[in-house]
Amino acid sequence: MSEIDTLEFGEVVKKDPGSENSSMLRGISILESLASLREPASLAQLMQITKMPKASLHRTLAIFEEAGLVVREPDGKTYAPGERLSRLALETLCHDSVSAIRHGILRKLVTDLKETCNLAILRRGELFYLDRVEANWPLRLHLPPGTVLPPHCSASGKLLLAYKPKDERIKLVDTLPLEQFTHRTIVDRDVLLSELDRIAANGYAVDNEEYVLGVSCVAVPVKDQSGEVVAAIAIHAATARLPLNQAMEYIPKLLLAAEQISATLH
Amino acid sequence: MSEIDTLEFGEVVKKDPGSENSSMLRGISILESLASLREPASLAQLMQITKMPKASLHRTLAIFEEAGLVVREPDGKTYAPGERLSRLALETLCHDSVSAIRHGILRKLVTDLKETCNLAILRRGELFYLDRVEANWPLRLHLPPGTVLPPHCSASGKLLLAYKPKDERIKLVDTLPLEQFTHRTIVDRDVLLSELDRIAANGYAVDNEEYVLGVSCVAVPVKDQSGEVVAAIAIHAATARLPLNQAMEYIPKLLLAAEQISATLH
DNA sequence: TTGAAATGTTCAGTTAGAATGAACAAATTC
DNA sequence: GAATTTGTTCATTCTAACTGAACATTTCAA
Repeated sequence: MSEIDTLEFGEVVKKDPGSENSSMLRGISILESLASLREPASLAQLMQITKMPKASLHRTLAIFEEAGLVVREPDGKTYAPGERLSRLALETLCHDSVSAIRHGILRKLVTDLKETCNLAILRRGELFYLDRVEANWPLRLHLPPGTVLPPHCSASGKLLLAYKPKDERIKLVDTLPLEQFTHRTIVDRDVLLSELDRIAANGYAVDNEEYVLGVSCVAVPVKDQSGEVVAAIAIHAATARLPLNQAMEYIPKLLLAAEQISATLH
Repeated sequence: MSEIDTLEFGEVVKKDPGSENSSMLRGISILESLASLREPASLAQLMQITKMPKASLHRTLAIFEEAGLVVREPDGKTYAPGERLSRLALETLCHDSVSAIRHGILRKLVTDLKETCNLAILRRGELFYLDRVEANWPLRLHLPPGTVLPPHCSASGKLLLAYKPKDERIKLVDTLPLEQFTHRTIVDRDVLLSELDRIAANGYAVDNEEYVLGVSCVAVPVKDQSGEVVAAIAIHAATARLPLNQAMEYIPKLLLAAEQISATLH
């Protein structure tokens, strides 16, 4: 069957490993530098922070100034965020209704369970953290929203894989490097596949110190209105404080929160 | 003389009449469109708003998504502002030169009223303090800019909730833990909702020792150019020094300051 | 189920606009 | 007033953005 051959060699391409290059992103990073400094910045300062050549910076700032995104201070030399940027800022913060509600649901869950919870999706074969609410324990795993993790070593990742149609699931798994993080990480393709079968049957997934020793995790599916699994809610904690079997008692509450989040997905 | 002649005919130069062309500005305008909508936007919607060709939009959004500036909803189709944009937004609003004007307005208010005043917005369903000017009383509540508080126990928080559209307001309230801080804290969902109705009708909100015993607070709305409530100004003081009924006499002055801050958003 | 319409994704040839070294100008310091 | 630092302009090169059009996918009605 030629299709299979073709698939086998279907390049994973992955053309841009770390391509942080793009005029737009450079522009944004200038704005970020400007904002992160709390006071107006000179060209020279910006050169240091952004590592961009003087001329490029100068031109870009001129465009931004023309557009009202940045203003020059009366001294004519230092730049600060302009009115247009601050309006964008305000609107961004004020119009977060959907994410606010989801965040609230997570927050409520965390208030109830006293452990960190998060919401993640599968994006291009990686686990992507959409949102996260931390519990007030001193020992924390630092995984802010936007973080990506390999799916094979996290409860959410395995869960989301498990709910893919079988053929797609197998293809996905076969593209995963299955890197070993702890002695418990599943690094064998077939072991992982049968774990996924089990997860799909149970309706929840567990990470038993497979990514970080001492941290375990339980995840449940979030479905959209058509019933398809599109995201995962997970709770995680130091195993010493919250043993896995105890964490699993929280599953009903996790499912309830998942239900509520489903309702936010139109 | 010849120089003058030359100048006289020196073309009005103005090389770029309406040149809003620059990849960077286009990129920014996509972000602006995203932020101005209050719900995640589809490609088609963004095409309408930005008038950009589909392919360009698509590519740009892909770059932004990769960079964390925008995220796709779990549906995989609609886009929303991402974590990185939200951070840029916060830092922009906290930048000295952006906050300078409104800080001045607050300062004048404090000089006039002799009580601490602050400016806050709702972010992710939590009350976020943007700015604050302290009055010179020894007894102070320590709430520096950047602090977040639960909205249900503060005048500003309740006010901002009250001005949300009713359905969203209800959903938000339902995610709030409604933690009890004093015996006056509103911990009942329905009581809170009717309080919010009352606030929306009155145009101001009151915190009658609901967060800290002995401290009360009055808040009024700050509107943006489109008339939408985006922030709140509040005054607060020890009840012993400034009884609530007396604090409420300051409302006209608070409203005046709110008006002035609104004007800076136009 | 099928076909039509709408929406999302990819491709590739073209070109506009970005990058930047280097010269120039202005300000600041000594 | 020379030296140094900082800001501005220019001209060349070439990259990365643009976009029409093909392709893929989803949605919906019949």
